[in-house]
Parts: sequence; C-alpha cells; structure tokens
Amino acid sequence: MTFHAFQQEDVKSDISRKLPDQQFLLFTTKEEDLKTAETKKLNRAHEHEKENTRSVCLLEQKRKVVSSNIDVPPARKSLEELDMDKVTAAMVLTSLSTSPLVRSPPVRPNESLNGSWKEGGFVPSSTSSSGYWSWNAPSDQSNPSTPSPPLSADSFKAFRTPSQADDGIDEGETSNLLFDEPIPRKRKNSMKVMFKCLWKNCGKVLSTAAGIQKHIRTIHLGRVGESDYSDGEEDFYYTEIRLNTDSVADGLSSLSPVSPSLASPPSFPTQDTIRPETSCAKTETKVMTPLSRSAPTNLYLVHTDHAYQVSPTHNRAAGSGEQKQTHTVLSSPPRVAFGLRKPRGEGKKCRKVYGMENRDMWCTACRWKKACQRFID
DNA sequence: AATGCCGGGTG
DNA sequence: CACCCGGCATT
Repeated sequence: MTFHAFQQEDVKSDISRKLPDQQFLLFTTKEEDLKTAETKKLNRAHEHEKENTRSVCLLEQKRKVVSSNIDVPPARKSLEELDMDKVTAAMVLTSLSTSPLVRSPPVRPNESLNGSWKEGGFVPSSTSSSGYWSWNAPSDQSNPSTPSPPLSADSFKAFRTPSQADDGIDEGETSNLLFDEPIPRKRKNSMKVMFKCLWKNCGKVLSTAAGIQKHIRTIHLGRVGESDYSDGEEDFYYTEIRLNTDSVADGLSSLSPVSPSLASPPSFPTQDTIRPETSCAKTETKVMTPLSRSAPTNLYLVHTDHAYQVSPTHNRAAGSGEQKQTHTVLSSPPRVAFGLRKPRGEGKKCRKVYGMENRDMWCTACRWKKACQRFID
C-alpha cells in the first residue's frame, strides 16, 4: 500500500493534482479507482474538446440535413425504416447530449441502419455508474432519448414520426406540420395533440409543431435570423404527445411530475431564453453551443431550473421573443412550488471519483462543498 | 446512509 | 477573496 503515504495530510497534494494522468494512476490502487482514472481522462479530454463543440455540432446538423433530404417523403418510409430512424435520431441526440467526446466515430445517420451503430463510439457502462449511456438497453419500445418512466407509453406516442400513428389523419400532414399548420382539427375524438420540447431541461409544450420548431430553432439551436427556415433539425428535438382530453390530468401529471402547469407556457414566457447556466446563453465565451450538451435527454427537471433563473425581464422580446405564440390549454399559472434547488448535476463528482481518502485531488469546488467544477454535467 | 452543494459563515 | 462547514435535498 504504497500510496497510503500520499494520503496523509502532510504530503500536501499539490503534487498529485498537477500530475498527469499517468502518474495519477500511481496513486490510485483500488481497481475502482483505476476505472475512475479512465473516466477522468475522458473528462479531461472532454474539457479540452469543448472548444470544438460548436463545429462538431454544425457537422452533426449538416449530416442530418443531408440525410433528411435524401429520405424524401418522410411519411412514406417503411415501418422498419421509421424505427431505425428513431433509433438513429436517438443516437444522435444521445451522443450530442452526453458529450462531444462521444462523437469520435460520428454516428452516421444513414449507415447506422445496418447495425453498425452499436460500435458507434458509445463508451458503454464503464463510465457511468448511473447508466445514462444505456437507454438502448432492453428497456422499452420506441422511447429512445428519454429514459423517462413518467411518460406513459400511449402518451408518448411518437418520437417525431407521426405518420406511423394509428389514426390515419396524419398521413401526408407531417410535412405540413413543419410549416405553420396550427393543427386545429387535429384533435380527433378526444385527442389533443401537443408537442413537447425534448431539449434537456426544457420541457416546453406547445400545441403546434411549427411553434415547437420555432421554439427549438430560436431558443436551442440559436437560429435567430433565419426565422422561417427549417432544415428539419428541430424535428429531432420534440415529440408529439397525444393527450386524451378526458384524461388530461393524467397525461399532464405524467408529463411533469413537478408541476401540472407544464402545459401552460403562457405565463412562462421565454423561460428558455433565460436559462443561462447550462447551454445556450452562456455569456460571451462560448455562446452558441447548443448541441454540445443539452440535447434532449430527460424530460423532467423542466421547471426547477427555470424557476431558478426566471428573471423579471422575461417577457420582453429578447431577440427571439415571439415564441409565445401558441400557449394553449390549461391556463393555470406555473406558480406552483418551484423547485428550490437547482437539480443536482448528473455525472461524476470528485468525491465519488477520488474518494474521501483522496480529498486533496478534488477540485476546489468540491473541497469547499460547492458544485463540482471538474465534472460539470 | 452517503452524496452533492447552497447558504452562510470565518480569517 | 480563499476556505470551511451546517444543514438540507437527492440519490
């Protein structure tokens, strides 16, 4: 146990902190630590690559544009293709959401069809104790990017593949939806169709596809100028939800365990614009890196975060202030108990990684019991 | 029970 | 400021 020597208080850790990873290994003997050392490396790399994130994102976007141009009539795909598309989309989303690191062998939307996607560079379990890589595990059907249990299978009808839905009404309409089709008659029987933004930590629900797309485009993709231009990118980031109007309550509660107010964006104006912490609006430095981290992953947390940052300036047009167009249904203000805390960042933390013993290897924040800065989620 | 980390100290 | 920690939320 040579390394015990290093754990003593007297051998202050500056050394160890400055050591490159290789040597870091010397200090960690437990097998678990070895594992985490790997992780650490990854994270390091991650940090270094953040810079490139933007371009990577663009790349990904382009790919998708291309592919979507090729499969011309989206509504004409075979079921199988559709499924694969879902998977593919999910893959992309997942890869985007987790980290740019993952992109290494980029997920190529088209080629992924023949099964090669498995080795698409998804570092499997090794890194995650919590298992956020593993949505594709034999969990459940077509619910790729969202590990979210609360969405009941039927409310989560389609992951941007409305045409496969049961009632034929969508058939050629999908494409219309892309452009300002307010879906008034869309509610057949007691069905209400809503569109939910899948962007991480966003949960915006709008009643029109156009609305949600515009939302995604302006808020998450940061395409401000090109107001109406759509390359289909947004399609990947929202989902269509069918709500049985007679069980609306149910549907809603399953949508947002946090607050039933989800479906009433009106009083939650440009919430997303203001959400600085994580992605888009991150001051100056790395302004537009929307895809870098926050592609849709989980559906909840939605409000807590905003609640935190909602500022009095919300309602005025902050460049993209027009997205309050479609607020629908339910007019209860989202006043309901805001989460008091920011949701805890997922991902490893120094404490977990290095362990109590190696406290001096922690990032300062961790040592001060602040939010970890090394493994920022 | 262990972790993560906010809020609020202290020097 | 850097540093620490009580205490609560989350896991």
